[in-house]
Amino acid sequence: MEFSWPESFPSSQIHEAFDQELIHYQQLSDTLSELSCMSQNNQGDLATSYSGSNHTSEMYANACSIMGNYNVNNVPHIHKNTTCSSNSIDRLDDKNMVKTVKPAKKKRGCYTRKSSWTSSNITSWTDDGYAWRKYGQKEIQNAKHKRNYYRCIYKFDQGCKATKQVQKIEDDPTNFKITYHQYHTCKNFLRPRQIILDSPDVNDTSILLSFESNRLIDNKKLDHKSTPKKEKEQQECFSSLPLSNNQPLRFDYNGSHDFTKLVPFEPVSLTSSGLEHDGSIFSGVSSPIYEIENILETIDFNGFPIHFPLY
DNA sequence: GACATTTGACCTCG
DNA sequence: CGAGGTCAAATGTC
Repeated sequence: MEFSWPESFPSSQIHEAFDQELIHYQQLSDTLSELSCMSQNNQGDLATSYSGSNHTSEMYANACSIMGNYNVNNVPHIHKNTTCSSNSIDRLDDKNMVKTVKPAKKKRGCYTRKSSWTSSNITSWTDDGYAWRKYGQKEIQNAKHKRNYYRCIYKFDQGCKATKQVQKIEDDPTNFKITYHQYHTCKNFLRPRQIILDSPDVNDTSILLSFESNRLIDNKKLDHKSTPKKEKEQQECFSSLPLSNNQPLRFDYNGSHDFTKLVPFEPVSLTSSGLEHDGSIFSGVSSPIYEIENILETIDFNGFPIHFPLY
């Protein structure tokens, strides 16, 4: 089932915001393209040459977000070949997706450790549109709270490798760190993301179209010595952005090489795979506005813009 | 009974 | 060898 915007969102506003974002991205991409040529000539680093690239990243991510949130077929200006996330890729592949054979049971504990990159999107920490099954919980050193491990429930049905880790942030009990590994290859979505508007003004689309950073970017933290391996991981990282077909993305760069997000604790309606909070089960209704306004993310875009598809 | 969660065991990697 | 990640039997829930 495809996600559709709620009727309360005027399509004209969505179009307008989308167009503006893409125009901004286009402008920055052009600049970036020029600088890229300069960079090649000078053997310089793109990030060094153009400190605003992270803004481009943000623009691009936001545009992609909207794309992911909006039926691309309804947006005539979109370059449909644009690959911004695995979400779009997955959807393109959906038709050709063949049910994967359930893998033979391995010997207990036999597994290969995953690469360290992660990806994230903005979600309620329990409800991101996918069905997760908890498969483990671990005490983490120097962490007050246990880390919970979840995998896609279609892991065996469809061989979906998506997993996520949820850990409460000790010094900020209202925030959770959610780290995604791999991306969904399953074609089953729990349900479209519900958007609940708390704002009395239903025409206010700011919750979905806000492109402001949550924090200032510190260029001093830029690591200009990105290794090819790091670049590859980051490229994979981006190409594997999950999939929330209806959740906005917001990215902040803070110079670290983590690709994680912090989400505030917000009581949500729980499915059978609900989480515990200090041993207590919470129930209630999620508030996307609250989530988005309080979201904190750290994403490393170092060396990332060169992978952007340029128009 | 089917499915989800818990939890100790086991494995890999640094 | 310890930390972190996963497995799978046991247990819980509907």
